[in-house]
Amino acid sequence: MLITKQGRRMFPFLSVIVAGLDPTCHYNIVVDVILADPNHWRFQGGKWVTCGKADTDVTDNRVYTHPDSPNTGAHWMRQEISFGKLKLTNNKGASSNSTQMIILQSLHKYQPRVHVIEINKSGDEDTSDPDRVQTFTFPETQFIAVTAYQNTDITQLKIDHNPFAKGFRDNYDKSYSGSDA
Amino acid sequence: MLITKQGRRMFPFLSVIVAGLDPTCHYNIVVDVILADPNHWRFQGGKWVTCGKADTDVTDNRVYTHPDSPNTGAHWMRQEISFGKLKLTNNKGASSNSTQMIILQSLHKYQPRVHVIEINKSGDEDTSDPDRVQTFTFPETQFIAVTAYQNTDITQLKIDHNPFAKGFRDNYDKSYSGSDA
DNA sequence: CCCTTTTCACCTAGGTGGTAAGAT
DNA sequence: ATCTTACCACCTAGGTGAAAAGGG
Repeated sequence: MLITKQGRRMFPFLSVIVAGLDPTCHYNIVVDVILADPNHWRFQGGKWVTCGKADTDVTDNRVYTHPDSPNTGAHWMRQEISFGKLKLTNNKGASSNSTQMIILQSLHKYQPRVHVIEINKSGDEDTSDPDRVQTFTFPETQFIAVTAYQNTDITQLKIDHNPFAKGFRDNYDKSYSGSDA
Repeated sequence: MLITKQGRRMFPFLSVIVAGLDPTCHYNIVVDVILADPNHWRFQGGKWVTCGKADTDVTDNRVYTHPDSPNTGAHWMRQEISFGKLKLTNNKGASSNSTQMIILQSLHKYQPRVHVIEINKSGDEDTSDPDRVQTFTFPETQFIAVTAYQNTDITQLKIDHNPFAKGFRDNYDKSYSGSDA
């Protein structure tokens, strides 16, 4: 996954379906991203290989709160919950920024997690009560953070499916927007 | 103010500064728009004149909740609170739409209001307790809703100040984006 | 040498008033 | 006749990977 100073959207983005909530209760749905393994990685000879230990000194662990939060169980269960605007960055100074971005380190492998947090009566998140937070981890969503693409298969997958990368598609017919349109 | 089926942003938009809130308390800040007078209006001979009674049968009174809501007093007092994305519509079927738009009737005069709503312990708005809702009305924000501009002074004011109308400005230099740029 | 940052052309997405056609 | 709607060119705003420049 590409990370930049200004923040880059995760793509493909996380999208989940939830069930079993209390329709009238209020919840926050948040995503965080944790280290998936203790290694530093590099791309060599067309493959990802480990290369020493991960930098574990930076354990920022920022969370991204879904923009619909807080909301009722009925709202969250009504349709898929997508995180299309979640941004990843390597800029540690982004903490001061009001827009929430998740801070990662390049060439480390990560595991996103989705948390469903029931909001208690006082309006705060009661994270001290384990019954009120449920955490879901999907191993298939793991990725390695990079500042420039290493694996051309990944690059092509993004170009093929991300609407903002349409201009890079091989079969894109530029004549529609061409000189004498 | 222009209203359309798909919704048109109010411009210039409402922007307020609040003080005196409890920094740790949670509040919603919402805007509604009420009839400013009991008349139907028309533009005739270069002036707005009354023309019969207002249609009072449609009292939809939708509210627009500021996207930062709910939030703490500290958040709301930190900077100006702007409603730049509030949309006006004449489409009564917009109720089904999930995006909240305020429904108005063309050729009626309106008065926007700003409400500061303290959220009670249960997380709901306690609108039954008058001490927890404060309403602010600024008479200078009154306007007449239209589906096409009648008063050219208003049109020119919008063109001069709305960034999205830049292309209609007399002094706009098209050579920058011209044929051989 | 390897990784990161900056800049760019090119795209998506959507907010403007003008204009002409449509509706009553 | 008067008001509303649909469509348009033109703009703002910002998300893409490529490529070149920067840094240790």
